[in-house]
Amino acid sequence: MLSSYSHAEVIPFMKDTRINSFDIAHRAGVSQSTVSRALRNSPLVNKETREKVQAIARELNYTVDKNAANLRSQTTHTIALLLFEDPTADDSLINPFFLSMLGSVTRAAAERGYDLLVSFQQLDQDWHNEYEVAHRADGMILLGYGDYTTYADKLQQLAEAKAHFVIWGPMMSGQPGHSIGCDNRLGGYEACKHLIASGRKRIAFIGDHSDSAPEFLLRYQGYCDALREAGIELDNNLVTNAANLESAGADAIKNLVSNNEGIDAVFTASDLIAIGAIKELQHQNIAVPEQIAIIGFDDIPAASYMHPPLSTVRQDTQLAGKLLVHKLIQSIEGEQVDSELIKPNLIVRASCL
Amino acid sequence: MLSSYSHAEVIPFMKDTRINSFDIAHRAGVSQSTVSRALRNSPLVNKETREKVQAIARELNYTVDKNAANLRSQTTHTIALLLFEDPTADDSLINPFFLSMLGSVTRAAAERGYDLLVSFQQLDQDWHNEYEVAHRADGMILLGYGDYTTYADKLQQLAEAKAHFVIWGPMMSGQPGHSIGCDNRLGGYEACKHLIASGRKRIAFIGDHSDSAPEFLLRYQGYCDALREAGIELDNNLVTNAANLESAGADAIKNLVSNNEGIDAVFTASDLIAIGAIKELQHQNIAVPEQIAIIGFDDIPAASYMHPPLSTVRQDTQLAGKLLVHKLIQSIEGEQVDSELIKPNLIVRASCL
DNA sequence: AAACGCCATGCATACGTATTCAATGAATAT
DNA sequence: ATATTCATTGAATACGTATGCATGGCGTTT
Repeated sequence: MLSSYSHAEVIPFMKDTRINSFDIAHRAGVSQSTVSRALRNSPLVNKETREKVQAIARELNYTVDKNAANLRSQTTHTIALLLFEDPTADDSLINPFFLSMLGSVTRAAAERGYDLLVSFQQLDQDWHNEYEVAHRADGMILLGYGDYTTYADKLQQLAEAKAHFVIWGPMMSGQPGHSIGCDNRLGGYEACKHLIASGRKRIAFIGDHSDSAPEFLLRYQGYCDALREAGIELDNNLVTNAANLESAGADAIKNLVSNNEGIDAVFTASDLIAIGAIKELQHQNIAVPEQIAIIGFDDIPAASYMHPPLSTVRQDTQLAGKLLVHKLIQSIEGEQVDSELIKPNLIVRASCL
Repeated sequence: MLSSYSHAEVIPFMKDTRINSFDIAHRAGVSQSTVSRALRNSPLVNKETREKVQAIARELNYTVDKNAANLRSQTTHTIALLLFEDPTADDSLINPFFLSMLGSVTRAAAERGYDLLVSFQQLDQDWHNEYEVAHRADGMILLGYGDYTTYADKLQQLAEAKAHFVIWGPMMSGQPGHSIGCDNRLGGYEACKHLIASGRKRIAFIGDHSDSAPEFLLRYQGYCDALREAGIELDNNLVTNAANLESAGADAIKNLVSNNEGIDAVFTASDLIAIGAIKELQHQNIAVPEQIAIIGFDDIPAASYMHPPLSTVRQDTQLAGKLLVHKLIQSIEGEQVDSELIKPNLIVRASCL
């Protein structure tokens, strides 16, 4: 390559283009190769030379060109965070839980020296091609919600293409790839167990406990575990399906209390549902938690602002973000990666006292 | 360059490397140049040829290598979103308002065909070098909060380096660069005007109205405007400084009501402050809105979940995100860019009825 | 028929770096 | 003194694309 300085007569201060490694090399009296190595702290180059080169680079405010470096090394040092929205949500809003996750992923990536590319995605796109093959990113974090069955084959494709990716969500048996997820069943169990321990007897469940919502289904199963353990028989009349919406929660609790006697607690599959339920109960002048105690799931910011503040099961998004990033990088670096479940924490607030 | 196919005898199905534009060229019976042009939909290449090339590329699942393309064209088609956190906030949390903004910026960037790089930043870093010079991004969106004076000289540096950037926040006179911001003064004016129109007479203000918090100062000035217009004299006893925290709001209202008689409304510089104030008032058994009406600012998600739901001034983050992205791209493309103020919307909820 | 212009394409090159390979000198072993 | 290793460096090259320039063919004008 012809550097600016391989034409001997180019005058330095006339340069109008970007400073490159040849310029540094010239200033340092070494070759471009040495500059490249020195800046990456390679032990191949003598310590003194290394420091001299680094000093000059700093002085000239030189920064390695990412595109060139990436092209040459066939890597990107970038992670793509692909978000899939809950299709039922308002187009203009992002699920608050995702946002919290996004924050922690951003931090974790930065700590590991990776750039983070954020994008909303549709299911019909070819992520592997668009990101990895196109050399935009070395790997992907998939942050979806709910109905994983709709993209099971998508994951299969990714795995076959040897894509590097990590999924946030429940681990499904036979699902390709690696997941990091909250132990939803344990969370449901602990919430329900707490309600039982505080003396509640007739505990309802609101949420989508069908196969198409594995996360919610697991929370439901945890609820069942706790009841069984306490010797309380499961009453199917107290179990109501509901979408992950405030309004669905309100409708569900309305039906529950009008069709059943003596309900004294509710465990809901999400905070959104719980909030809807609380509002409806207050509307009906049923006291929360005195008459009916409520525990939600997720610990979205609004939970603590509710009146009464909503007890809930918190997913540790800090840890989740870290794990997602670390495991993805492991996978990119060719190491063996295992899926992992994160322990949830029950946050007791006024809604279940 | 030596393509795989310039060595005549390489057998196609033995290739193990990435498919490149030479491969497509070979398959299409054209040159690599034509492939490059065809894929970018250049009118220079005949329509039939173009479609043929595109079809083959699609069939072979070929994607242009972003690094190579970027290196050659000296561009990135990427925008960096740099977040500066409120230093008073818990390290693990992100300001919910930022998150909403992040969502809309992400969308807007995608619509314009730009990738989005997200990062938290410290003030002591050289963003221009790290992002633009390093060819990670073509420009930056700065999303800060509050104390802009601390980085005024930073902006000056950026401007001198001819960096491309757009700032979210108040327009300060003499400030370099372009800002998109909410018309904070108008928002404060409308909030206060609404309180007056509903018959409130003694209206307090809580928030940092010092020079170091220009956004809040402007909201305060709007409050003053409305009072003046209504012929109500400004009572400095009703104006209290407070940081942008729930606890500060609680402390402030406590002092206000214990030191003053007959306060019947409060306009706060942010929702967080308002929420703290409401909680404190309820704690003191002062009815909101019957005895004291409250209006906040920002419309964070929790505002609508409060009890009573909090009236507030909403900043249109959808529009803001779009404008930030559009203006930044304009600037990148060398066009003239003007700063712009966004009209806020008063959201009337139960807290000020 | 000659001259000209336009359309479509190909050739050659440069973007800026990381890395392989070879070369140098010094130090050590024989 | 010669052979061998080691430490350090430089020369050359490839990563995959976009684009300036040159070319060839064809239609239009004079």
